[in-house]
Amino acid sequence: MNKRPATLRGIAQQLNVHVSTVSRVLNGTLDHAGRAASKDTIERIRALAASLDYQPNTHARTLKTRHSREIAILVPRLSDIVLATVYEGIDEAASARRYTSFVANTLDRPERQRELAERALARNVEGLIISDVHGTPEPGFLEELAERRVPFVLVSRRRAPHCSVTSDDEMGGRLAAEHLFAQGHTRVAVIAGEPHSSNATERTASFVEYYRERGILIEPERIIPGHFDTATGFTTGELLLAHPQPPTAIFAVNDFLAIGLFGALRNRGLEAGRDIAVVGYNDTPLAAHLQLTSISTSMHAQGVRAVETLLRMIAGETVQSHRFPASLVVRASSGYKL
Amino acid sequence: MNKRPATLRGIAQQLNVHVSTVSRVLNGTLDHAGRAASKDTIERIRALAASLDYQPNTHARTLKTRHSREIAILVPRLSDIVLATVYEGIDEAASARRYTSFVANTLDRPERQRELAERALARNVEGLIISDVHGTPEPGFLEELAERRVPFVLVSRRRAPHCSVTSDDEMGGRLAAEHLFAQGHTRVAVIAGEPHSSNATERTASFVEYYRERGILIEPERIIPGHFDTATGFTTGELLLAHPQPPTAIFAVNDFLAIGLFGALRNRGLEAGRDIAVVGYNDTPLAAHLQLTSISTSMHAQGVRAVETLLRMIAGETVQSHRFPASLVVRASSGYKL
DNA sequence: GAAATTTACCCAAACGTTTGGGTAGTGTTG
DNA sequence: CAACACTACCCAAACGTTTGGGTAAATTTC
Repeated sequence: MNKRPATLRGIAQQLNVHVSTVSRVLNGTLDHAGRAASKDTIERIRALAASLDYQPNTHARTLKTRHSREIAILVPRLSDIVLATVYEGIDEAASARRYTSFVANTLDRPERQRELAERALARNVEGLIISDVHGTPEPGFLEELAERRVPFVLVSRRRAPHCSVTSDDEMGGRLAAEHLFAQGHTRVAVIAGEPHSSNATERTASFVEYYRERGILIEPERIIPGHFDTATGFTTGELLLAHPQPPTAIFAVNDFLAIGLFGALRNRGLEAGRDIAVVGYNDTPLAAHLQLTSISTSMHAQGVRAVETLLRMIAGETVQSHRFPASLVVRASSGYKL
Repeated sequence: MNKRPATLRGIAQQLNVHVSTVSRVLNGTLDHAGRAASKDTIERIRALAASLDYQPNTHARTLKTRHSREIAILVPRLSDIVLATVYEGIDEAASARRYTSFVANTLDRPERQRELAERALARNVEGLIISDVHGTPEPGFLEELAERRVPFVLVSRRRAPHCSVTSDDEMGGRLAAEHLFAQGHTRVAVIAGEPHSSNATERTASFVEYYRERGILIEPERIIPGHFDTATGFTTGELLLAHPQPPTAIFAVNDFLAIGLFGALRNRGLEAGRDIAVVGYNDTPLAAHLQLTSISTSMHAQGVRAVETLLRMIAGETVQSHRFPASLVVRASSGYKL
């Protein structure tokens, strides 16, 4: 980066006009009534700016206007394909509105969440999109943010009074249950995911509830929480299958859990769809090619919507939470019928 | 965001000292010889700053110092777990050095790459980390950046004279070949990935070369390029398996391709490791649980190293490209011996 | 042709920092 | 006690914008 980039002042000097004139012209601020400059001057300014490849200095502008056009995204980890896909939606929508977004990996650790959020706020971001929401009952960081009137919207997971954009996880859990129940499965198990994550608990709860309504109680030892990764899917699978009366169907609240479970099945010479029914969640691209029945959540759309909502919130409008409907995608893995 | 945050000036006024004094004290700029302020004043300033939770305004600072402590990352897409993992390393390293990083998805499209890079540069980022490098022969954007003396380092893929941090893909391809050859496979195929991506072509080329050195020529119709996703793995697998003399082993230059291939195998009632040998690439977490033999590339470490290299480059040091060695992780999928 | 309005600008302060250069007062040296 | 060096500060300009408020000159209106 050798030479300094063009500035308003530079342009103004070369053209013998005042910097404020240049500013107004270039910002298209025709100032309530076209009192910016003469047609001719406007032309000259525009031409010079273009030829110099003038780019306004974001920092100077932010300093002055107190609008950074930046938003920050807090995510447990980006190597989770679900959040990465949500983030793609966010990035796309933000960038289309000429906002810059930055992500921070919080690793789902509250103290990192706080630290990274503060760092972002110190940068004057206009708002936050937060996906690493924890389901603890006592008030925490989110409540503090709300109190400080920092605009934020939750995505993927939700938490009581705060604005969120999610997929309807209750619906998703119900769809999974409905599907398995319809095939005659009554001895079912759930790989239930992170207990602090609303999406996992809602999926699990509504699945369990569906069965309960039909008089079938899923025993607690068949509902096993854990992380959202393949390793957990594997070990949990091992555990469930070791039961003297193993389940005939398993609902994994996340595709990665299901994939780990596939490993455990293989170890026992079992195959999903032939010897046991398996339903995953999120319908990631992998699911299709592993023949995994899954629940489709609009990940990309959630991201887009979260940005739209946040920007409206920043603009001072009142906004509401949104839940995208979930839908069932049936594939071979749940083909096994009783 | 109700009230304005604390500023240097505010602190200075409350304490009846000059703003420059506060600045020096808070920056620890003991200014060559401790001529900042008296012990007592220093204490008072520090205390007030802490109690007001003073955070320096990044934009003002950047404006003045012309150092933004920001870097931008250009990535084809973040929902690719490989790049997402590299990015985790980047984020971690950058954040540890108090740099802010932001990612942009270029979707592997050159015009987006250019646009997003320019946008980042307009924000005064100090450097770029670029992973969506294209292998076209004619000079392009990278050469232009180099000419403009913008500091940047490539990651994951490389391109001739530019500084890059990669995994040794030639080594990886060789390891895969060595492994399959040792088990007696001579009729082998390659799912070769993106032709414009150096990592794919290098993996493929050195694999082919290993066989060639041993007198075995892999026919062109058994080396099939494509994208890096499961869908491509699936269709390519279908194609390869439909051959009258299907290969006894397949090297997929990416785990996702291998997973797609698994789908094609299943469709034919085949199983990797029993009826055909399969080797993937990158050793993503999925590989372990799908029993997929793969080549481990230090994705996270690449990210970290890329940041270190970039920052040294920014500091004006001369830096060199780095290749991390690849290593073979043997699992069941390649167990099938001739 | 005087008054009112519009046009095409300019002026200056401000946003929150950083930094090279003072300077008054105190302490030390010879 | 003059010369000198510290100490502990202050001063002011600058970074590149934005924006509320001018004001001469040109044009329109009556």
